[in-house]
Amino acid sequence: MPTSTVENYLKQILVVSLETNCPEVPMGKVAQGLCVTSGTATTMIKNLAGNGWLNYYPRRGVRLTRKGKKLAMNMLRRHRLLETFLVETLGLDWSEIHQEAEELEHAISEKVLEKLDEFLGRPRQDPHGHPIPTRGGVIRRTSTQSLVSCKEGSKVIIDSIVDQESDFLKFARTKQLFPGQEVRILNHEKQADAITLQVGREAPFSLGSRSSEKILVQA
Amino acid sequence: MPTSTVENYLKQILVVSLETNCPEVPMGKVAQGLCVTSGTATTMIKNLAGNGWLNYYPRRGVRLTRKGKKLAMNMLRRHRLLETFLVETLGLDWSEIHQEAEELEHAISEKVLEKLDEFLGRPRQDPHGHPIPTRGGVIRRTSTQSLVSCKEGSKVIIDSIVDQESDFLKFARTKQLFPGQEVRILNHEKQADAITLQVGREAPFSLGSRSSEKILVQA
DNA sequence: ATACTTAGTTTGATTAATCAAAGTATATTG
DNA sequence: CAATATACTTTGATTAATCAAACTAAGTAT
Repeated sequence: MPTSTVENYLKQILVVSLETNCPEVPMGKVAQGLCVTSGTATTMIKNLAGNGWLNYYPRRGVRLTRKGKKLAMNMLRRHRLLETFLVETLGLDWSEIHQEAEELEHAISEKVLEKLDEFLGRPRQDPHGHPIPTRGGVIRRTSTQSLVSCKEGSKVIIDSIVDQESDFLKFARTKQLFPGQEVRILNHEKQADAITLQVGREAPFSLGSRSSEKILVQA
Repeated sequence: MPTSTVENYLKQILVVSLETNCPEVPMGKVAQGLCVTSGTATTMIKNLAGNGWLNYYPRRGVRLTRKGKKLAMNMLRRHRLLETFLVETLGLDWSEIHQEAEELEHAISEKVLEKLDEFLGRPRQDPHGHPIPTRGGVIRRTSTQSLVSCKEGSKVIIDSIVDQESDFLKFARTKQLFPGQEVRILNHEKQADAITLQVGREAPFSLGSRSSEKILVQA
């Protein structure tokens, strides 16, 4: 049985590789994402490589093996199903569910997970709009276009919010930025590093590129 | 923050002290209940005593402090609420919920627990018939009378089943022995170490004292 | 190219939890 | 009461995960 530390490392690597659309993940991203020192990450990664969870290319990065990817996908499934349960069933706010799911995902058994999936009606995506991997480890390809790349005057639908930070999510909610919402881009001046948008008939407001990168959209 | 090992030790001590109706618990029960060697238990207990969770009386046993009892009660609350959730909401069989709850109880936060309690309608007892401690750590006094002490010809109501072993619980269910059931004692020969009983209009059957001790009842 | 910066690796130490095996009280029993 | 058995404690070792700090390789800039 992999420990929950192993599960965390593998999930982190998978998430980064999905986000960057590149299977090879640099050590820095691993250490940073898990809030450990780089030395700790190196030691642990060598260990994981020794157990066949991933391939390690010193000073270049890591890449999950098939076995590692399978486990990581399963962790992502757990995480996202739990987040869905916390919001849909127990009524928690989407800004506080990440940490909760982070703990529960290691404790829930496969059996309970399947019952939960059934109970929730086999949802396709979590409250942030992220796709939930199937039991077989298949995941819907997520949008690669963010608000940053939208042209002035266009109308898009929010696909997902790529940030788990409570503060950002609270802000997003007050501005009604959540999956499914239609957004109109009023202004996009590249040089100003700002994009002005409007949701429904609410007052327009602006986002810097740091923030708009986190809002994935579809035309 | 106490580790989940600390939580387990304290909960185990509380459960034994409730079962035996005696606040002092011998080391043997601790080691046995947690499936560790006696040496491990001694080391750990000294540690817990050093942190004020309990008082340790070498070669006599341990007794929870107020602080230790508070945490232990909270763990029991978590465990029993989770067991209730697993049976009532997700439809798992009561014979398989103990191990599941054993893992989840360490991962669930206070906030999620309260939401869960609310969602379940603030249940008073779990599927085994055990009382669920309140948020304040108050627990209903449980029956002290088991089937062993019942007179021939009497009729009793099952209060709870004091065993978490999957096999015994499966057996109990096939015989319809669960909380709330009315049972008639047809025969009770002390010397024979057996008690014959009937549930409803089902065929009568016998239990040895080992088993009947596990069935707590009320007149 | 030489110096500097950044990313990554090594080394040595620490903490929590555990076991096996040896040792020591206490209780039981002939 | 002495011998034995039972319950408990001590000791020495192990494993997983971590850090700080020293070190090294690779890339960047003057």
